[in-house]
This record gives sequence, structure tokens and C-alpha cells, in this order.
Amino acid sequence: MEGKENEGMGSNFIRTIIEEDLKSGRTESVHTRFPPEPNGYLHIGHAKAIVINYETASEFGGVYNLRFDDTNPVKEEIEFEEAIKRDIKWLGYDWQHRLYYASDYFETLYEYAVELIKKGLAYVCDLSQDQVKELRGNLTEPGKESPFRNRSIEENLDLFKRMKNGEFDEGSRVLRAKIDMSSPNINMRDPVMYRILKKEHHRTGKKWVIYPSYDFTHGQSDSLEKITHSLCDISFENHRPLYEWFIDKLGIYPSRQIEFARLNLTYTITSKRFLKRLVDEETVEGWDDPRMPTIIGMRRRGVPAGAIREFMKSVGVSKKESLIDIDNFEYCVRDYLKKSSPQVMAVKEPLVLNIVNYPEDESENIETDTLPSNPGTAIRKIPFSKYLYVERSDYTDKDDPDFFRLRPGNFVKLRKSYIVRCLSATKDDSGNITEIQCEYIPGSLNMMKVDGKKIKGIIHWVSKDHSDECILRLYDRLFNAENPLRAKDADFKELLNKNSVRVIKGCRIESSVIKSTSPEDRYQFIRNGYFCADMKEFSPANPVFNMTISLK
RNA sequence: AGGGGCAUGGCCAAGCGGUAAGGCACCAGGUUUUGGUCCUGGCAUGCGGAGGUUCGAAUCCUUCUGCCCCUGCCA
Repeated sequence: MEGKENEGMGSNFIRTIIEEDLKSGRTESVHTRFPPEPNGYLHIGHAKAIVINYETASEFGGVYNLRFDDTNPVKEEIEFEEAIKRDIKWLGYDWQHRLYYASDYFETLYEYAVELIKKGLAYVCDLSQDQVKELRGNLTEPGKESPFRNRSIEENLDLFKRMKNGEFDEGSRVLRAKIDMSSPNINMRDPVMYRILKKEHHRTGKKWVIYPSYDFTHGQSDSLEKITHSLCDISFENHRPLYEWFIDKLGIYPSRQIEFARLNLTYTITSKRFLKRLVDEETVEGWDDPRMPTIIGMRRRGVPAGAIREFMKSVGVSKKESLIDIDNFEYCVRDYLKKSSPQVMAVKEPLVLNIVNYPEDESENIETDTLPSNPGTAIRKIPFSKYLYVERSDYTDKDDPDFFRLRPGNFVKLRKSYIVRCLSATKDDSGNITEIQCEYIPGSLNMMKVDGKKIKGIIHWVSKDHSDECILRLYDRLFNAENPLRAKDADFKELLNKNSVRVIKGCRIESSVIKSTSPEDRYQFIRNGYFCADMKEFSPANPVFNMTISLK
């Protein structure tokens, strides 16, 4: 079975804060949310945010929302929404009826903006984008006030209404919060609340030509949904004063934002922008390429959702910038797979093994457990006959005392089958081995010793006439650099592993397997690693398996 | 010469004044019909540095240092 999953996120600073909030009475329950922008596919970094938000709520008996942060019609698409919902569900989380859209709040947000104008806390600014930038100042110099900052409330109200009515050109005016142009926090230097964007929105259509900015949307959306704890990544830390400013000035429900460090993994990229480049430049086959750290890519690769969840729980939550060794992730994948995967035999690079003393036309069936972790629950029969396929790499004629497998003179155990003694090998004109000859020891089916000596070499095999051809796709890391985006002055594409995929055709697999396999079924191919029937391309006519991960 | 944040073993990470959890990695043994798994043992006289408070400090105070983030009408 799949074993017990750890409950909750373990001890961390967010839990401590929530416990204090509960104790002080600031809140009586916990309600979180995951707020993706539907402009791309979810990746392993998003999975961290999902797991943290959702597991934390569950841990405290609370609930969580899914909210699409769709405030920018030029970047967002319905296609991504569907993919995001699919991925979150696959990860094992159910937001039930709590699906929201920031765009559902456009009307309310507009009213909020009017309210702030009336309070003298927002104004329409006619400066060009460049002028706004110029007056904003920089990290060490304070900004200067816009000449439009002190317009009358009436004029602001009128102008803002006309912005909404489409009377002005795109980019000609914005609505800004009147905060403090000399604030050391640049986000507080009269940030933009609304911009004119004459683009059709995928949900609201042509209704709006002005759209609220992230800062003027996020906190209020949290507030409207009564989100108690808004858990986001650390890049929003500098925005928290603004988040709180809008909530405070509007006098609405005070959601609390808490930031945690993003996930970084060695040899992988967790940046939507760079992943998009890999897709656009056709470095990979798409967002669902099994080498991609996207949720869908990993799923197609064969990574179980439970392994991703377990990984997120195991690495913990903190505010420290970290680069987690990919070994931690791979451990979780193997740990999950070894408990749950059926084990069958498949030969990657087949070489014929001829058992010289076994009758030509005979065969026999050997019964064995398919789920060794649950003995007796799944028994299958493996056909054995005179001609088998074994792994080419399991034979050598070189003199190597540490090589325990097929070598002339060696005794070797054919897993679950007979003990065999390697006799010889035949080669073709160019010196390639074409067949190995062995003799088997009748009656050695359950034996592991010869002449009282334990056999050290155990190999997998498949019967030549009782096996099917299949395709194996072997994957390796996409990047050679430990930290691709930090690699000194190198284009990250130069850091690509040229051999990140190897497709092997003509592999052989036990004949019972393919006919009972569906896309996404996972196996351990004994001694070869964990494999998953490709979710897009697998069929009995095209039996392609993706290597999820090697055995260690 | 601005503001915000972070510093505990190779990588994560607990700890919240009482004498350094745990996981990964690694090393050494044992088991094993996968050179896998599993089991056992090892792995920080030390918590970025320096001072100080205290019977006692990773935890409190002072100071220094290093790294990350912030100048989109992106989110």
C-alpha cells in the first residue's frame, strides 16, 4: 500500500504565529487560499505554496480557497485555469465550492477605489509611465510628488469615472494611492491602483477597460473571502505594508499576510519565466515534458502526488533562502514508489541467453509476488524457457573479481528462477556478442547456493518467446549546473544536460504486463528503476514507459 | 550614505534561558533471490564573528560581518 503520510507541516514559524492568533483571539479559525495567476503552468515551487496553504488550514481544522488572480487580461488565458485546477486536484487537494476569481471583485474593487478617492487617499495621475518612474526616486533618494497629486476629490471622481468609461487612451492615466513619496519602501510611493487596459478579459469580456493592480486587488480579495492567513512567498514581504494600508483605510476584514521562502532545488529551475523559455524555444517538448519541474511534467514522468506532498512536509517552512539538494526530493519519490509499485522484469538492452541443457519446446510458469511489500496479494506467473533475454550489461568476458554476473565459469541466479552457469558467448564478425550460452541446474528453482557457496550475482530476465517489445525513455536531469539561474554569466541554456533523455527501443518486458497496463500505471522494473506508462502516448501498440527515477 | 529580510553540521530544519531533535547526504557493519530495500552504529565541545548580562546563552543585550529582496501602468 502507500503507507502513512505525515500529517501537517511540522513545527514552523507560521504555525507558531497562527497558534498565537488563535490564543489571542485575533481569529477563531484558519482559512487560507492559493492565488495563482492563470498565465502558465504550475511547477514544483507552486506545489510548495499549495501544500503550505492547504495543509496548514487542514491542520487547524480550517478550509482553503482556490482563487485565480486574473487582473491582467493581456497575460491570462482560460487554458491555464483548467490546467491549474487539474494539477491541484491531482496533487490531492479539493477546494470544494470555494473557487473564486479576483475578477469577480472588479465591481467591489471599483467601489473601494471610489471610496479612497472620497477620503482623499487616491488620485488620478496624468503622468506618462516614464515620468512616473522618474519621480519615483530610487533606493536611496526619495521620490517627488506628482503635479496631479492634489487634484480635488470631485475632479478625481470625474476623471476616474471617465477612465472607466473608456474616454482616455491606454496608458494615459492611472489611479494612484496617495501615500508617501518619500517612503523608504518604494511600494508606498503612491503605487498604481488602476491602469487603463483596453483588452478583453477572458471572464469579464469587454465590460472593463481599467483593471486593478495586484496590490490593489490581493489584500482586498483575501479580506472579502475572510482569509485569516494569507501565506505567500517572500517576494511579497515588501508589499505587506501596502496590503495592510489598503485594508486599514478601507476598514475591511484584516487578513494577515505571512511570507515564507520560495523553494529552490539543485539542478532545477523554478521560474515560470525560464520554464516558458524552454517551452518556447523547444528545448523540451512542452510544459508536460517529463523532464520539466512542472506538476504535469512530473506527473507524466511518474512522480506520485503523495511523494510531492511528503517532500514539501519534509523540507519544512522557514524564511531562509535555501537551495535544497535534489536528493531530498528523489528520496521521497523512491520512498513512495518502493512501497506502492508492482515489480516486474523488463530488459533494457536484450541479449539472448541460450540454456543449452533445457529442452527446445518446453516452457514452465514460475509463480511470484508482484507486490513484495504485500506478499500474497498479487501473484503472477512468469514463463521460463530455453531462450531468454538478459541485460547486455550483465555479461562480460573480462577478468573482474568484483563482477558477480554472467562471465564464463560464473554461477548466476536468474531471479525467481534457476541457477545457471555461464559457459561461453558467440560473437559476430565485428566482435559483438550475439548470444550467451549457459547450462542450468535442474531443481535449483528455490536454491541460492552452489556447492555450499552463496551466489552473489542475481539478474533479471525475460523469456524470448513470452515477452513483448517496449520502448523505455530514460531521463536524467535537465541541467548540469547545481544552480542554473545563479551560474556566473552563462546563458542558462548552455548549462543544459545534452543527454537528459535517451529513448531505447526494442526493450523486452514480461508478456503479462502490457495488456494489463493503462497510461500512468507505475512499476518497478527490477534492477532498472521505476517506470510509468506514458500518460499521453502509451497504448498496447505503442508501449512506452518513462523512467521516473533509477534505483539508487 | 534608504528600506525590508535571513544567518544552527555537506543540504534542509527543530529549538524560544537549563546545557544542540529529526530527515537527506556520507562512512562503517549486518540482513537480503533487485550491487535495491531493510537493520544497527557513526557523523556540530558547537549554533556567522566579537563583546556583555546570567549560576547557566543557539536562545536576552550591544556591536560587527555576510547573503537575499525592493526603483512594472507584472503577479
